[in-house]
Amino acid sequence: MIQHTLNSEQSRQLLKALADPIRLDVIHALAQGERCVCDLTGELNLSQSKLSFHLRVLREAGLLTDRQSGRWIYYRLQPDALAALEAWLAELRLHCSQSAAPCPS
Amino acid sequence: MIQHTLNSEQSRQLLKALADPIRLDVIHALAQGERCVCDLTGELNLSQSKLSFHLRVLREAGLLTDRQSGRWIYYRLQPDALAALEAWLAELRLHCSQSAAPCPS
DNA sequence: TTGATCAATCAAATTATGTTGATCCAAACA
DNA sequence: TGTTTGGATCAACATAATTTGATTGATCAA
Repeated sequence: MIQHTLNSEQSRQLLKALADPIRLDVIHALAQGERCVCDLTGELNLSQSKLSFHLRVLREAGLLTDRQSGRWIYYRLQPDALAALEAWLAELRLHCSQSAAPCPS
Repeated sequence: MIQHTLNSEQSRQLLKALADPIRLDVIHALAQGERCVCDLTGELNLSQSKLSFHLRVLREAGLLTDRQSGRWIYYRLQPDALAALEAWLAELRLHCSQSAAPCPS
């Protein structure tokens, strides 16, 4: 996630990854800082494979990064991805208030 | 969409509504300004009921408003909804860089 | 080594979303 | 009025996403 202006497909991927209640719980937990998977299962009361599935969706969308330390894996939010989405949203607002020409046109 | 800080459910609704390729096409079209439904079907090459379905999803999420004039209905983007989502994303970034305490904790 | 633990992955079952074509309603115009 | 047109809605079907439980691979401790 290097660019500053997302294309339609990239933003859709980010939005889709975020648009799920469990993944939003994960996002909110990670918004307070990095967390180990073993802590997240308990904190969010999720089965191991379920959490792993959702972490993968978020990671593949570019919203999370992970690092391994021993047998534990730590996840954290990727602020650049959030910032890119913010910029994409901001662009949409710029010209949207223009009224339509009356139909039939 | 009056508040400035979205709760989890509100942001999920907005994100879910945006996370679809057809609805993103609609959003991009409306980012240039208000449009009549009759124009959108042609512009986006969508069947009437398909477009109507997606417009409803976006409208119910609070992303679009509509107005009727004669038999035509005009849709436009609701910039407040986009701004609210931007603010929600911005908050997530604030504290996310904190490292986790090493496990076992 | 061996056994235990953390986490990813897989296939099968379930659930949620999107599509299609038909029908309905309201506004406009003859 | 009767007819046409723009658009919403509905039910049946098709497709996509999520959940579950089992299995696997890697790391660590005994």
